[in-house]
Amino acid sequence: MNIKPTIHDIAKALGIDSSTVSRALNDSPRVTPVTKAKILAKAKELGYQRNMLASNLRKNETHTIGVVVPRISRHFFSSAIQGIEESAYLAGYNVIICQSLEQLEREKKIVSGLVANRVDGLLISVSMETLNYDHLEILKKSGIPVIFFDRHCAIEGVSSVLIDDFKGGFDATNHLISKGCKHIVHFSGPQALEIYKNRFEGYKAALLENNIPFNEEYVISSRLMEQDGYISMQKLLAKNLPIDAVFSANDLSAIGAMKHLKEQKISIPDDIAIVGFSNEPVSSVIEPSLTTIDQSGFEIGKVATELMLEHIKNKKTPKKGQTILIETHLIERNSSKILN
Amino acid sequence: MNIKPTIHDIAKALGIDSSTVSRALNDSPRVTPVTKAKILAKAKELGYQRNMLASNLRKNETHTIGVVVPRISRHFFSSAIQGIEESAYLAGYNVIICQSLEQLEREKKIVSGLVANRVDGLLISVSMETLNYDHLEILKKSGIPVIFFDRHCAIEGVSSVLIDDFKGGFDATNHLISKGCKHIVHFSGPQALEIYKNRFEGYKAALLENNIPFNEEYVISSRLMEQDGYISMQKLLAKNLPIDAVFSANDLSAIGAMKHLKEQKISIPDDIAIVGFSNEPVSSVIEPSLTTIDQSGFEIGKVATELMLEHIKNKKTPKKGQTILIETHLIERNSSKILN
DNA sequence: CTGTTAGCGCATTCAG
DNA sequence: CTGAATGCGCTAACAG
Repeated sequence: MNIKPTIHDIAKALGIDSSTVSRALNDSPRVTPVTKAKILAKAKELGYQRNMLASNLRKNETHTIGVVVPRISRHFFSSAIQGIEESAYLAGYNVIICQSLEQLEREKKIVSGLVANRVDGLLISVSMETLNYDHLEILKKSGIPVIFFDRHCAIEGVSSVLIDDFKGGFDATNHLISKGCKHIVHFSGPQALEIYKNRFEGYKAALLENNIPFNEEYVISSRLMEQDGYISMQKLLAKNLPIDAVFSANDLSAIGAMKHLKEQKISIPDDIAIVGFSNEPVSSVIEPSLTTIDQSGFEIGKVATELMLEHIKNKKTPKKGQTILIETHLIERNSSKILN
Repeated sequence: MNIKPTIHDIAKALGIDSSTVSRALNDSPRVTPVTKAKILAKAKELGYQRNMLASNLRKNETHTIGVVVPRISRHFFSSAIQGIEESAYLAGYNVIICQSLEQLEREKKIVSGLVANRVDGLLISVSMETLNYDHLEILKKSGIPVIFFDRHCAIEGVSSVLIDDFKGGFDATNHLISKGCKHIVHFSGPQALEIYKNRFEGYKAALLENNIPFNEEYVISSRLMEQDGYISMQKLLAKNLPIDAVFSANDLSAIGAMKHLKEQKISIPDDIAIVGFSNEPVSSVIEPSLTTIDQSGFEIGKVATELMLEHIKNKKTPKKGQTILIETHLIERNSSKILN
């Protein structure tokens, strides 16, 4: 049998009308329990399975949310997807996951494909190539609600759910200060990118609040690769400045810095405490003494999805665009060892 | 505008029939180039986008392949997905990725959802809970081709694309032998699982071929956690047997073993060479000296998809079930150091 | 409570 | 080459 039964097949077999079958299958109260039971039995017997294409076409809604991320394999995004799926499934929605692989061309195709398949909403974390976003701007006309998460575009009226990098940087610095550190280095990334700018601002704000003078010499900008952290630490030590701790804008460069300290036989836990924004759980495996700032992808996914579900519900009275910030979470490792 | 234009809208605007529009949009040769151009222009002007729900319903095919994996975040599966997407997109197919999270209940829902959405084929790597597979057996009736990859079920007529664990174990052992090792330990997993059994058989076969006597004392079975590798190595050293190398059935326990060796100040590269089946690229970061056996997820994805596309094409004359084995790939790290 | 009718948007006969 | 008519499978008015 490769012919799939339809509601008509089961209606015919029972000598009733297909509309009654449809109602029964949708558990409408307007069908006698008796006939409903008969219909369900027959449906099971024939191995009936609703054709969602037809159903969705008719109802003009798919109960499906399209999700576009740069890469599913990145820890942050796979946990975000986890959060998205959890919220979506609870609300009876399906999820279609797509990855742009950081390519604008792919992203365009994916978005247009999702629209063609009439997803009810679109959650997207744009690719790094997405500097021009006409393909997303167009969506406003299509009436499909869009929400950005983690990486966003400045489109009027579209909401974003983002990591609170400022607070993350603030908390990290504050944490080190509370441990007694005063001379805190900051490894920063390209200031053109908001995330790095915000983390840097958080760092400065925490120093200010604790009456610790800001010293430019303690800030080192780089591309934050492991190699960069290694070299930065090398340069720092050469300067012979007092250093109590390092707050790195990501984990890779923090790991690089630790590597260099180890090679120089400088005891990390006792002399220098390091905190890094973490991208992968790996970092804590590689460096068990690294305290990390988790970007709670799960939560960002949940929040974005719940916001999306509201948008879908109130489609007629669309909400204004808003920005929701998700707090990061500081995870202390081997904390007892840090600065004793 | 949240009203999406249809072929009728563009037909009306041009004073022609919607069927002509449909043909033009499908690039049918039975439309004058002039009208075709007009239609395409109008389509673009109105921001027309084909409703795939309607199109798919009508054509009774979705050009979409459903993919079910336990977890997208696991390296092996995300690379498999990469391979699947590459092959699928080249052939003009879309892919819907779903994760069962190793839960049978979720897997059942996902499969039935994909079928309801009329995917043209199903690529699945079953969950660990999938011991009963009625929900997959049923698919044979639905006429939707199914192919297992990496993890399979014994269903008559359904093809599988699997890792060649026997050859992987054989190659790993052979590699160590070729480096001059004679006393080779094997960390194995539960023999109830085919993968571990096959890797073990490969190990034995390689010994046999090289006239090295098999010694049961060199085989240690465990659940292959990092902790297990650590303890196994501890026990082994206590036995005071000669050991040249270790072939571990996964990377975790290999890492555990290395850890213990390091703690005991036993030089790994020179004294004991270790090879482990790798699950994550992480392992080579944690232990740069670990030689790993890569399970080439990308290739398994590609091969499974290409087989699937053939199945879809020849739907009327279905192929018999077959099993395709994908070779693993040995990746030497710091190889110059191993056994000098 | 059930049947009749209509149509979602598209692709494909069959006529012209 | 184009138009008219039909139906994919389902749901939702509207009647009864």
